[in-house]
Amino acid sequence: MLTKSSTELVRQRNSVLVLAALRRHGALAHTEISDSTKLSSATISAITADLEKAQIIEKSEQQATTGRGRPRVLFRQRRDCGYLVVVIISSDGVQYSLVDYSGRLIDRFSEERSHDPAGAERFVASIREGLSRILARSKLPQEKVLLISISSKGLVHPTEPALVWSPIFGSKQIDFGSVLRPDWQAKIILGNETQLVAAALGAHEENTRPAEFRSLAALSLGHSVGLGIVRRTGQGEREISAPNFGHMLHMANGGLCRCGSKGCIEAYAGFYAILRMAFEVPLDTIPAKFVPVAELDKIAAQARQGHRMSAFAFRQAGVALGNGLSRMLSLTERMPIAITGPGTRYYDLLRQGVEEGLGQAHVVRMEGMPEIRVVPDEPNLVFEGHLDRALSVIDQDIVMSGIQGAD
Amino acid sequence: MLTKSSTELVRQRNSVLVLAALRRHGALAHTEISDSTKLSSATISAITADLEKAQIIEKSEQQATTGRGRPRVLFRQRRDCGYLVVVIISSDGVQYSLVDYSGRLIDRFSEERSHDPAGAERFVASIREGLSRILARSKLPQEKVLLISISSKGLVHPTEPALVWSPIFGSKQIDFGSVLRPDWQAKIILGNETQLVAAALGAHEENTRPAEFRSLAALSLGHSVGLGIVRRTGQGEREISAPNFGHMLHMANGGLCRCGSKGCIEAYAGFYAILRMAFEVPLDTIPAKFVPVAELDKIAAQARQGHRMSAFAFRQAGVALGNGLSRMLSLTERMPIAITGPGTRYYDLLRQGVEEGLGQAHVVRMEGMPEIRVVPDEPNLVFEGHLDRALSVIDQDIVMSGIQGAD
DNA sequence: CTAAATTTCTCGACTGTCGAGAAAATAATT
DNA sequence: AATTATTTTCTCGACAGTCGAGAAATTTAG
Repeated sequence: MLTKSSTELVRQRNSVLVLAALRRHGALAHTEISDSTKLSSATISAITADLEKAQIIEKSEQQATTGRGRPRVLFRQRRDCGYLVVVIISSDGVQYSLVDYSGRLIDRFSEERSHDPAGAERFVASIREGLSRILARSKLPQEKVLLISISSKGLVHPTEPALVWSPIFGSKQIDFGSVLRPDWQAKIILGNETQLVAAALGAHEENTRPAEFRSLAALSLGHSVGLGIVRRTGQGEREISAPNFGHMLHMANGGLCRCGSKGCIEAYAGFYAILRMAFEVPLDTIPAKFVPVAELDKIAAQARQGHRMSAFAFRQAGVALGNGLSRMLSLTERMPIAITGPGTRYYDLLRQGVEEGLGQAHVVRMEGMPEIRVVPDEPNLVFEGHLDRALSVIDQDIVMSGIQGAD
Repeated sequence: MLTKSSTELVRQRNSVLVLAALRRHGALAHTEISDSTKLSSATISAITADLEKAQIIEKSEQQATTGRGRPRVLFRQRRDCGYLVVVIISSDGVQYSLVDYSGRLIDRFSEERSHDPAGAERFVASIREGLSRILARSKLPQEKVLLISISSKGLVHPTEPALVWSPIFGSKQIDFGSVLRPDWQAKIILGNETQLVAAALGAHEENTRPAEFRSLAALSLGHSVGLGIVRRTGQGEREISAPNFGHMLHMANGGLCRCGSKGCIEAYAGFYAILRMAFEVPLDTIPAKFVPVAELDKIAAQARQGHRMSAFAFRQAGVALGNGLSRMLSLTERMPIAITGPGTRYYDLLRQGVEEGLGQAHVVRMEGMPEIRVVPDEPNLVFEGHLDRALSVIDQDIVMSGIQGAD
């Protein structure tokens, strides 16, 4: 059921457009905003006047006097308009970042994380503390924090900020919304880590070649395996999703996975699975909780020196990934695949298997191999993805909430 | 990149809303449209006046005098506003239907279809003839046909009306757009058959329980295996997609499929595959082009009487379907699955395998079995799906093209 | 024949976008 | 120093659209 349109909605959408242009290009002059959004100069005047009165944007002081004519006056976001807290949960710690409305990092610290799988309550308590701490350090009033953007590996709920399944806590559901809402009036959003990598790569694609970009998948290789998909919708927005790729069935009755099921992709392509295969441990062995990267580096070195079983382990992992990707491509459309995460350092060993696994599917035989890029610096992409998503949510919310001028 | 909004766009969207209400509920009075769309009475007056002037809707003559007060005047679509041709390509023939703007069937006939796989050119020629014929029979001027909506099994191009892969013609691409555009000024759209089944079921769901409906998958079982997915987008529209499910990889290096690849789902769950398995023919045997349903009925009867290999063949087919569905669910979200097509008559034999196949995946163990419904009357659903999709496309196009009053 | 009820239509207020041109502010030129 | 060209920003009136309120229309009930 579509919902009705009104003139006020038009203003909202166009205001978001103006804010998005400012996000993409930095400080812009009146005429530049007009060019970028295709809105008329008069409309830009009206919208910027509103946004300025509401203290969301401000006129920039320094006007780089360019040639003759009346000098431009640049608009930019007011940094103090609101703040964003980014919480990145990784396997060995939690990183808290405070970011202002313009996207500038203000404060950041990390905390160790206990690996006690039973400590879900303690874990969320530590997150609450971490959030209080970053707020206290900033000396900002709490209501200035407009959004808390959390990411983790695992399966996130499609609508609520809740972790449905995670590598550490399993099916013990963690609902950040209900935990944080008593303390915080900020909106809380949760994203899968690889989903945010996809968001960042998608934003980048759309900036560099806006005409071509349709969709893209990010595949993160590490202790666990994650997939994020970003695609452009009919309305021109980017939609990101985080399938349960690591635990998609690779092979019925296959190797035992950390999740308790058999035959998941991760049970062949996760770090622990490669280790298990290389050491010829039976596939129904309960997997190691955690594998030091050094361990895997050693196996990789052996594989590169011709050790059969080590090379085979990587190859099998590649096949599992390739098969899984082929299934993803069967269900969606042809799209480039960006491989990221610590596992990229073994991509030389995985590649052949990936291509073999992809090549076994009808789609790939028909449409050809998808473009595969290796993009190693995952942590940066995760943070960029947070910013991309969170700041546009903030822009939306600010505009939706109705713009009132301050006295 | 989002595009700017304007007041004219508001009118367009709201006009579409009015036409959609008329589609859903039939002839409606001024006040009823207002209730249904939440638009104010004044706006309804303005929009209906425009649409009436443009000869798209008309005031209905018969006013069912209900109680006292000024009698209602009902609006309805003008049947002669435009026409739609529905072309349903099935394995044994092509059905042509002429439908008026209100969705009423005016004329219909079917033609036999040659099974010559080399005859792609002859086939498209026969479609051109069929279209000419249905137009000639109607004695309508050609420009009154606003849309030609074609459906087939196989893989359709995401944006163009072109068949990328089909069971009969394989990878020989058939571009209906380039073939028909010289003759017809009508817009041409192509849909996968199961995609349209999903569209019809989705429309039905949204009519019966509009609040709950999020997404739904239709699985069509027959000589080939098709999947259609319908889901509601953020804007409240329904989006339909047709993945290449039948040729998604079920098992690496598995049975030989009609498509030439190995291990496709269809190579286990297509009719020919069940036959092959039941007769213990080697799995690398080149599959039969066509299996009479009577043949499969015989095997089903044997299976029901306890014949081991026949029962096993159906079970294996079920497992392939279940595994595939579990993979689909891993990549999307939990959704009900409607099973349709001639294969539904064997669902008693398939069920156990389907559930076994589904149960092997982590998603299903975590979220539970998806709801599975058996919906046998596929042909009706396909036609309904055509109407649902095509008429709303026509409504869109009419409104977009700018509404001018007739002299 | 009048009053009540119900629906449709119309008017003025409001919000929004747009094009054109005025106003502002600087650099180049005389 | 004054003038002119140039460029940008701002403002005004026209136009498109929605909405609420109430007028007009038209039927039934009493």
